[in-house]
Amino acid sequence: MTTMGDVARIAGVSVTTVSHVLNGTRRVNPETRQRVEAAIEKTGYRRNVVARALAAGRTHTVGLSISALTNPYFATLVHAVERSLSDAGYVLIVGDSHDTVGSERRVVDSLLDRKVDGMIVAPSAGSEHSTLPEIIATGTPLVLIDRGADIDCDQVASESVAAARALTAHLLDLGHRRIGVVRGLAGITSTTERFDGYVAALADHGIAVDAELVVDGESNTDVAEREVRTLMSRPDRPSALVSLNNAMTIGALKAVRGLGLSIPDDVALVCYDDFEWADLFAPRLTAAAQDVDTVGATAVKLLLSRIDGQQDEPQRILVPTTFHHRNSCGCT
Amino acid sequence: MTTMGDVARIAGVSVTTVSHVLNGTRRVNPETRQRVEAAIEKTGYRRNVVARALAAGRTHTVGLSISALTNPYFATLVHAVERSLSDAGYVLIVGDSHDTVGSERRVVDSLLDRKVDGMIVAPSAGSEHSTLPEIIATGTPLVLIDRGADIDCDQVASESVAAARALTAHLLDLGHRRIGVVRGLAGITSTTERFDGYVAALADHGIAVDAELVVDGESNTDVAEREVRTLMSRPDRPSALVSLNNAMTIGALKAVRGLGLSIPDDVALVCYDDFEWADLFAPRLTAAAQDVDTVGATAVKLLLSRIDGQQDEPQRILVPTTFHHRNSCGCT
DNA sequence: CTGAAAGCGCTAACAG
DNA sequence: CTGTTAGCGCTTTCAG
Repeated sequence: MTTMGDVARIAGVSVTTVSHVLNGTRRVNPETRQRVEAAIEKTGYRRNVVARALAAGRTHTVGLSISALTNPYFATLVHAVERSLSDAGYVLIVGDSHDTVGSERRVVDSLLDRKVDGMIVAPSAGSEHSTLPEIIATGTPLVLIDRGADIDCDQVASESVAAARALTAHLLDLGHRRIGVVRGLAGITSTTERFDGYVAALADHGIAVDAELVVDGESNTDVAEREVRTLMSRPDRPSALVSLNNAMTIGALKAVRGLGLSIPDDVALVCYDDFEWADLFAPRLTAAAQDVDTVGATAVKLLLSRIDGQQDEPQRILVPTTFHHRNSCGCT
Repeated sequence: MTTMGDVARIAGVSVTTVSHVLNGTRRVNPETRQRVEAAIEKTGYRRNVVARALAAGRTHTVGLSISALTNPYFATLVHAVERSLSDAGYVLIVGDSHDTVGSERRVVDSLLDRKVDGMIVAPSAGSEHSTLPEIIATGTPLVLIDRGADIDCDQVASESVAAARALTAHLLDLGHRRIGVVRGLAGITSTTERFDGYVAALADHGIAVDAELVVDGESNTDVAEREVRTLMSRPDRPSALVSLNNAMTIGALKAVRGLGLSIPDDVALVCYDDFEWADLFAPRLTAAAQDVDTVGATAVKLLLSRIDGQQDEPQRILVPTTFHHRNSCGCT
């Protein structure tokens, strides 16, 4: 493998000069530069980023701990993050935390060992007591994504409360009074905030939450299907449902269909999270869509400025969602 | 930041010993080991994987160049790869090639500079003349995934020909004779093989391919929608359609619906690639599902054994698909 | 069972 | 405008 030393020898200059032409870190005589470039060309030299990282103390690498790569929402998020990062000359290392502190800890440790310059994490339940402080202790810049945590660092997520509230309000406006809700995984802020939105909308209409109407779908398709099936099998079943994430929406849909019920005739449905093909489901889904690209790009922007030494107060950014009015809600 | 030297001093041993207890690379007196472990515990020492990689000449890192992170099929593939890799103590660096040689080259260069121990790539059209040889020239183990290339390295993909052939045959068995096909992005083997399967099925029934019935959807939803719309607007439109990838299926669905046509009454549809929610579309989609997890796990297995020095003939593995018989084909 | 020391390939003072 | 050189933190012979 050719090294900078080889290139230097061939070009008849010092490694310092080679380094500088490679990185553009100081002026070098055009003619000398030519020679160096020729030598690089000739040898097919490639810089060794590992050595560079060790010497410079920066890896130009960012770690991402995400909860479920298979969820299209997160996949899109990874895509957005990767894109912004690569535009800035960084590289992305991803790890899937499966939404458990155990796996999260493993991926975070691995990322930390790798000396990533910064870290983006979608914290799983309980990580503010374990992995998050650990990251902060190392001094590695950190930004939380999708969910928040009661910890001192930048955070970016969607405006969940408002979105869930609007979704629920729409159902109320349509006259529904017994509205079921499928709640996500316990312990993460996206779940609690979305639920808060639901509660707030009911409160706006002077309606108290009926515990019988809230089911825990654990942000999981199968669980949601089972729970919704139970809920919708009751004689006093709700006339409408709000599903609080995409995976659970699939479950709810399956449950309702399995029961031979029709949407929106037997039960109206609105959902948090949109699908690229939401239009093609029968019925077409009324949904609150997150602006994933903005969430991802914002997280990267915040992180990079921390990496560049920004020392301001941590920011908490909320990205607005979009209401897609289709017809699973019962409107035509 | 604490280094191995600090730990060594505190434990009263040499860095050599610390290194060996950390890596389990040679026997060390239990008592000495205790001291070292205590020192590590006390200092909160974390190994510096960058320095380790430089010294050892291995990064324990694998690069993946994928064509479209937002496509659920690829997202699942990334997930499968990440999982297998992390089980083996490796870390995954992902780059999105957007299915163009230009971007692919950028991500591959970056990965190579990073001295990844191996590389998994879903080659975009034309990469056998540019990025693939480049990778091979560096001696970095390489395995191709999802698509093949006429190049000497391990490759793993789905049994596309058989799958597309079965899909088309099903339509023929149902009596269809004018069968349209939506073909994917030109220049990648997954596209040509799937098309070959379509052609083969027709040939089995003594039917020649009618060029008027084949449209290029470029593996893209919008393009497919436009092309299918044109195709289905013809007076002599086909009575059935086979869509050769998931993104194009969405487009085809939109086009057909936009035209006010009904599936399967006005046109039958079968598709390559399944959706987790294929059941929920109206109509339910008859599809050939790829075994993504196996594809991913196999690619990783092949790669790791190359990294470990395996020198056999390159293998080309074809993973079987599953036929999901639902009702967009017209069966009940 | 343990240690000394020579790198791995590069960056960045510092010196000229 | 260019070069010398001391590390960056670790692995790994080689010697004991």
